[in-house]
Amino acid sequence: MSTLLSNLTLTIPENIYIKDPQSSKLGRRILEYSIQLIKQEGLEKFTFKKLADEINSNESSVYRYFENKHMLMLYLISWYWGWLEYKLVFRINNIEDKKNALQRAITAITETPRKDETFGFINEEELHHIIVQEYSKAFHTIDVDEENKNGYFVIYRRLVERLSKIISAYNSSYCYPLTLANTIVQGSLKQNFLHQHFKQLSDFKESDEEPITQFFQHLTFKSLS
Amino acid sequence: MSTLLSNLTLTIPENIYIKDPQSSKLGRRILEYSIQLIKQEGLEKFTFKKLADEINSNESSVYRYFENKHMLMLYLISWYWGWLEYKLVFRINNIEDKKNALQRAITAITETPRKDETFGFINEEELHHIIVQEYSKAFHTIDVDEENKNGYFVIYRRLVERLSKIISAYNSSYCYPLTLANTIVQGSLKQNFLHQHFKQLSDFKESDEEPITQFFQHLTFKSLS
DNA sequence: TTAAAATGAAAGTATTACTTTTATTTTTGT
DNA sequence: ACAAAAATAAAAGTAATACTTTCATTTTAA
Repeated sequence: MSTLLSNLTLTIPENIYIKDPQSSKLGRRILEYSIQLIKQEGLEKFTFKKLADEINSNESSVYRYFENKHMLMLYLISWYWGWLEYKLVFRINNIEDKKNALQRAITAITETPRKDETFGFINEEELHHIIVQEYSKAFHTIDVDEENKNGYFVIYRRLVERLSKIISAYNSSYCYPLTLANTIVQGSLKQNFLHQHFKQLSDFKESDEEPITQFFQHLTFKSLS
Repeated sequence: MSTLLSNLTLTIPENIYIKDPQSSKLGRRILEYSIQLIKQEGLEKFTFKKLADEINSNESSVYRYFENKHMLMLYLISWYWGWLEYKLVFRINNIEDKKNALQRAITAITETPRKDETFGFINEEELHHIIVQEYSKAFHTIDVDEENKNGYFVIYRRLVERLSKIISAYNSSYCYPLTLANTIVQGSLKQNFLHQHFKQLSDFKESDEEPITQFFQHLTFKSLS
């Protein structure tokens, strides 16, 4: 997968950034190392100053790409949803059987990313890690409604709509395709978090393979039966 | 319900606060008005300075109750889970039928709080609102593991464990009682948020009554069938 | 090769998230 | 009712953050 994808770039809504970080070397370093640093420090303790020091650049240069760290986070989140959307489309391409397509869709969205899935210069495994930890902070702001109007969440919306259509294709009489799609996408992130930090509240054993995927497969197909 | 409950106080883990806010008039004002202010300003723009001004008190006095706004938020969140736990226990008390008990449990947890459910001086409707908007910020910190060790999330854990036992009582062969319980508790908050801010991604009509409860009833009973 | 664009260095500002000190008020025990 | 203790208020101080600005230097592209 990696060789094929290394020539592709995901399109991120333009108003999220000031200058396209994919268009320059410095921009790409900002993306690459921001993921590392956010993972290390957590979003609240992450600053553009620290990032600039890390990449031997300057605070003011980072500010020429993103208005602030919230916008950078929205960029990374959009990238993540875009990547999931790509995986989803790629995996169900040419699959006629609706049940099989839905199974593959759920797997694409809920599985744990592997090291070798690198799409360009982004480390998807690390990105998944920071999305699990931090994504809801970027969603749950006082300005969601305005930011939604600005189109900052279009990729997320497209992903959920796509998944809901696959659900409806399998069972057209189901009343909650969008709600279930949201539950799968966001719920799998939440379960990742719980599995990492609240082991007491997990049903999974160490030996289970992709238990979160299994749970959402079971949940979905039971709901649609 | 309100008259009965006005004599009860919820017990919040001691190390969350410096001085028990339920023990003094100022403390109770801090709780009451912090909910209002967080709702109005959002958690990031909420400060102890603003809160102190609002209640005609002083910044330094607020700091004698809580170490910082994160701890205050953990207090409010614990209160919310404690209140849900209380509702849950109260509603299924004396109900023998396992299916009926589970139905009631899901309703207690996922329904929209009403104005008249006031437990003491806390406005539960407003509290629910800020929990929907802000709760994940208090969970998703770099220090979760330590805070979990400190017992800051015991009430949440107790709530989820209780619900998972009700699930298992109804169907003892189900493999994911804890995962499903987490999905119901946290998923219903997420769906509230989506319903408020991402109408495009909602299946519900304005005329639907408690659609989120209906969704989780359907999801749960299908999963357990 | 020269003008334009991008980047870097350094200093500046307003706000935040506290802390400290000291004064005043309230509560409590006798 | 009164003294001692506890709680609260006022005010000033500090370190860090989240930027912004200005100007110098480097890189890139016609």
